[in-house]
Amino acid sequence: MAEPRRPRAATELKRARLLDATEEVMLEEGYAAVTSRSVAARAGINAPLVHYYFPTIDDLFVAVLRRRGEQGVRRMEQALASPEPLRAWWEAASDPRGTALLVELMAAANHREALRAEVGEFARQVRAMQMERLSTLLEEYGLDVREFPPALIAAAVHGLAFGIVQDAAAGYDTATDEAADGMARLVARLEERRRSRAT
Amino acid sequence: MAEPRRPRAATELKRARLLDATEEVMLEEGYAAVTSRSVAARAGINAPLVHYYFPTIDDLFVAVLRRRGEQGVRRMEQALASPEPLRAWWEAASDPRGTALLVELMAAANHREALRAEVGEFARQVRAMQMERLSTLLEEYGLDVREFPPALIAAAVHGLAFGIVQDAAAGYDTATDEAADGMARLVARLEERRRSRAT
DNA sequence: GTCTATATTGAGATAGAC
DNA sequence: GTCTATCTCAATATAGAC
Repeated sequence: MAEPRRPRAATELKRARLLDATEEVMLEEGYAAVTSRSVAARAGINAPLVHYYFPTIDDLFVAVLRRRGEQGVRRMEQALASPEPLRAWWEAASDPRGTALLVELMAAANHREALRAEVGEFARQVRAMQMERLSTLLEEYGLDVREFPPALIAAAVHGLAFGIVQDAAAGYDTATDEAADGMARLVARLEERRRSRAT
Repeated sequence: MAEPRRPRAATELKRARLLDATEEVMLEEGYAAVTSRSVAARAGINAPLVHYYFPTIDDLFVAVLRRRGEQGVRRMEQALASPEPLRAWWEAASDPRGTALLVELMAAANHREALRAEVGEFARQVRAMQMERLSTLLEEYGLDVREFPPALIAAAVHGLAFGIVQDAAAGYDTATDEAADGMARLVARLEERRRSRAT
């Protein structure tokens, strides 16, 4: 009785290598440089074989996005559940590689429907987790919910981290060190306050 | 005595039309879709003529960036000098079209040296203006400079506006309305406080 | 300044042998 | 699953007539 074919180990490995290669091309040359040829060369396989694993280039982008997105969700879950949630959140949001990929995926998603939908799913999921957590957390940090609604705080943390990391990576030198220092101290003060408020 | 050739009126007009067309293509299809053909078609001229005005596609990008960047600098200058500087700044930073173009230019600039340098110039210039203004403004708003360094405030306003506008434009629905409302109220409270503090 | 024609390069994708 | 060979299309850019 013939069993349904299972992909061989080598197959999954090659798929992963293709995703890695795609991320590298995106980071080094931008999403527009992702072609079956460029990705294949970097993964050490033949160009037409890319289409065997990912029929279209869009499929490849979506696969990259899913893998990253799921990582991001897991990481944010852990951060929000950690002993110092705000600090962990800030660190997770400040990941340079994730931010650089986000720039590319964001730009690409603005003009590719399949990607746009997928980015939206992850963005909503992460934001919902953050706001849910903030609903009890804000008080612990001694912040007034009416003055600082969860949606505002979440957007601020995200936007601040994104801007600082992107400017730093590009070398725009817009006082990113000062801003990062200022945020680190603000986070430290808030964590301190929460600690001293806990029974 | 032969005078140095001056471009005819029609020439400058066509240049401007090409820049407009380029912005449109970037907004609708992304920076990667900017080609001599796509831009020429939208501007109603022949493709090879694009190369007469802008020898390379990079030159075209740089010209678009300069025009937008100079607009942005002027607008920020006016905002910071207005009667309600923080509100005007927030409104300028929340411009949807400017933000959408910034996404494209940022992504493109990460992999094109000529663009990267140019974006950096404008980013530094704007950030310096903001920080200079904040050095006296923060006190007027009743904010402690040590708690909220100018670089942090500037990065926060920028990042917040960018994130909210981008998510809203893409339709990611990450509670952007709530965040925007929260920020509007925060700005209103601060402007109110500044007014009541003024002699 | 504006056009037609074209050189050159590389893209996505598929056919079909192995 | 993996390869070679190839189709088709479109890109940047230039040459050269007008």
